[in-house]
Amino acid sequence: MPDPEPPIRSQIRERVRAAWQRAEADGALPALSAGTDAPAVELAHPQNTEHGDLATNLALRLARPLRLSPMRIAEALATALRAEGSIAESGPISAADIAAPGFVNLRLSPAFLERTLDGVRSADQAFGRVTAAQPRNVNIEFVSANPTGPLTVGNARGAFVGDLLSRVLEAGGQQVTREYYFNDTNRQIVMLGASLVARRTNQAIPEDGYHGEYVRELAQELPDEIWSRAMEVGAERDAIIGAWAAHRVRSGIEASLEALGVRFDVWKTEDSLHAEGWVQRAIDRLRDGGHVYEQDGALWFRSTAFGDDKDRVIYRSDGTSTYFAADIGYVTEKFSRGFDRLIYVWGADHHGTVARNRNAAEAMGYDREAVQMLLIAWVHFIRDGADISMSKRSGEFITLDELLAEVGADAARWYFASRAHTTGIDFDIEAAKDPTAANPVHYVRYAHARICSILRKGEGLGLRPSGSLAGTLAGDPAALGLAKQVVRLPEVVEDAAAAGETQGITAYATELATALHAYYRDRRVVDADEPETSTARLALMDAARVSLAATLALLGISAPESM
RNA sequence: GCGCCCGUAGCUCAGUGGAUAGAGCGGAUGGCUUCGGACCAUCAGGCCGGGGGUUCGAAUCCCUCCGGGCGCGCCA
Repeated sequence: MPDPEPPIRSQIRERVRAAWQRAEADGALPALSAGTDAPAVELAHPQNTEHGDLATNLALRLARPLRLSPMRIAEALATALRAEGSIAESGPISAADIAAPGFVNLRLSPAFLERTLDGVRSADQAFGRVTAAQPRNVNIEFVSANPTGPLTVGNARGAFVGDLLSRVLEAGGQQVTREYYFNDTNRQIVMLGASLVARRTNQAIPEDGYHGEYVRELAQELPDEIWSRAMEVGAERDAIIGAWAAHRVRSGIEASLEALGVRFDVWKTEDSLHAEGWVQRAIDRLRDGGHVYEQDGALWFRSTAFGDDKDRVIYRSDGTSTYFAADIGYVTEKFSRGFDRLIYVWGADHHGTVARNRNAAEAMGYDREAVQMLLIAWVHFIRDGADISMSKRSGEFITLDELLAEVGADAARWYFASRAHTTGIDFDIEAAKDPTAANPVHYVRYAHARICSILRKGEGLGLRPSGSLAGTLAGDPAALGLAKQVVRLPEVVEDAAAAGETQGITAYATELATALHAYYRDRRVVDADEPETSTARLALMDAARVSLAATLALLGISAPESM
């Protein structure tokens, strides 16, 4: 696949940069004095349309180092843009205005937009993908819920955020591996086994055992042969039954994620990290560096040497390993696979473990900046104004499957994609399941369906989108307005990938849908008496369809052809 | 007490150095002989938690206070 065309913003940025250089070469602007960092050329979409399609504050940024007034610099930049040929009928810019206190406001030329839209249509499903300035091989680990019970609504946000982030990074040109980590060796599994045994024998479930209805079901499904074997060995009874149950639970978790449209490339178990020697190798490595010591019979990592509050136990005094032991083995294992960036999507309650993990990575010689933890803030699931509590152990919770059955994957995806992961949010179940266009996700999906309907209408009259939009936008503000929204997707993706956030994409999707509806209001697309106009407008519809479909695909949300 | 995150319209949330702070919902008003009215348009609604500072320019950066969440274990 050829490299995608760079976002329009990047193309214009190069023009501005070239104009700046020309202004310097022509003597219109002095050169920056040695040792002064050149300011970046920033381009923004002004909110006020009178300020053009793209605006740069470069003159304002240059005023101080050049000791010139911003307006004078802006004037020189505009003149240089003209001299460069960037402002011309065939150039990308049709006009450059300067405005106080020193902005240069640029307007995109219709011919440039027409060419870009033709490119959008031929890119089709690849539209919106961009090339990364620094391509990375990224490992992103998320969900990683222990196999002690079904996924709950509490796991929903992490699942969607991890999936959405993966999609966005991929579209942004990164190579992404999605990974799920099962803690399958610790005492929670034993507790799960003990809970099953209690259910099976009608005893009281241990206080810190698992009380959910699913435990009763698992106890009933437990094969007699497993039961008999576990009873024979006695001491290992709970562990054996727990292991069986964890295996069953894991299958359910995988099925739930599948239903969400969340897929993983690698499923890793804690057990394998020990068995394959990764934990031991990591500890050896730390020991070689003098980063571990023994005290009170336990093995400690000297985390305080890297700024942590206290040192951290790797092996307890009873010889058992902590989760942290597996964590450091896992870091080693991940880096051994060639990743140069590790992302962990964790619940906010894990924030206390961030420092030790990054510290250990640094101690083992890795770049701590390559190890990033995303802490996902809590979600309050609200129904009729009441908070729905969730606790896997108490057994009072809504499963992820139940949430999905009620509100649907599309609506749930949108809900999480449109909110920053650092912010605690209220998830109103009644609002999310609203099937009408009052729900933004359906408003956008409807726009796509509407376009498809119009295309079908044209098809029925023998009118098909023309091959090129050349010469059809100039003088049509309605078409230009829609076109400018359609072509923005690549830069929206670029920003989202750089920030590791998805809110910008849902915001863009809404704006694009609004632009489509506005165009629909102002222009009749299909008119049997005006075939030439119709085919041109159908071509614009086709470009809008591509952009809407690509945006929704990026979010993992369906784009129906009819609703 | 210490650390991290958060505080923006009635509600749910965007915006993290630029021009008059935005969207959706909710509220008010208006628009269908017309390609899908699941739509569109207009209006009302903000000392951006308070105060101080940095800057030509602050919701955004720094300090401080207030309020909320989460953490501070040889638990996970």
